[in-house]
Amino acid sequence: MEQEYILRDAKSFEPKHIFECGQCFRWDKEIDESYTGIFGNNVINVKKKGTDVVFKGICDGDIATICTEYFDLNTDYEKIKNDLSKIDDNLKQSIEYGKGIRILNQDLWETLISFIISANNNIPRIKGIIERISKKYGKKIVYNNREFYSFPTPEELSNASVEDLRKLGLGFRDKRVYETTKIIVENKNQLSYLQKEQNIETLREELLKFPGVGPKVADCIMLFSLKKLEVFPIDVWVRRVMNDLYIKNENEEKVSKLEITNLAKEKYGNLAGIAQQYLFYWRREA
DNA sequence: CCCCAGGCAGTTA
DNA sequence: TAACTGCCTGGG
Repeated sequence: MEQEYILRDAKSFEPKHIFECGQCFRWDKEIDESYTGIFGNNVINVKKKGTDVVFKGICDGDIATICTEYFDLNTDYEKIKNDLSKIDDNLKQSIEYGKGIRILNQDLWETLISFIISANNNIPRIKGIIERISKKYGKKIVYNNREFYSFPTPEELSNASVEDLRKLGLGFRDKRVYETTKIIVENKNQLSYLQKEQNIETLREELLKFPGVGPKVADCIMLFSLKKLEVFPIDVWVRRVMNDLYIKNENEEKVSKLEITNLAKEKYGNLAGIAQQYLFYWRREA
């Protein structure tokens, strides 16, 4: 049964900014500039109409509740942007460019696997791999005569062998996804433990134990599915933008990760992760 | 054809 | 602990 929820006079909400700032892989643009995506067992279309946002789709519960949670609608991004804009003109500029960004509340398990797949990979290919995994191991949901596939549960994905994953195009990441899936399936409490743990260093340490999870992937998981807004994932684009704006080293590759981490912490404090999203989106798109 | 793309893991110095 | 290198694959 299709449901609809309209968010009136939405502040800080631009579908393009949200879905193309690098945090998620399962949202696709439609011809009318709206986006359709799947998370959990929900298939939703998001369309900006003037200052309103229209959410439509089939949901595993009440669409308003589900969207409020997933799109983090109770967080005041106007205030966050206002605070961050005061830090410096560089950040202010990037915020104006990506003013509609919001960090989604994504599922921990899906985020864990998705970002293992993201290693040394590009976005179109990451999306393709996740789509094929979901089609083969997830559940089919039909919406508007189109088929969508939920991201497989750990149990569902544990049906895949290393060879199966290789055939789906994971490349050398096949083993990592296989092993991590096995760990989760054999350790039922691991995900809920991670969700409860609030200490960043402890969390990072635990996440790094999964095959395929290094520093960058661990930070993405913490920021995108565990709401740790102070972590500052550093990939090539973030390194680039931080060097261009502040460090200005002629040889960008010489800039150490530690230097960037410290700089981000010093400048952006406990909102560094959100600042990272604005900077990343701005540097990639502009 | 070569090169790279939102890194990780294993090895060496 | 830092530096180095291989890794699947698809697109430019």
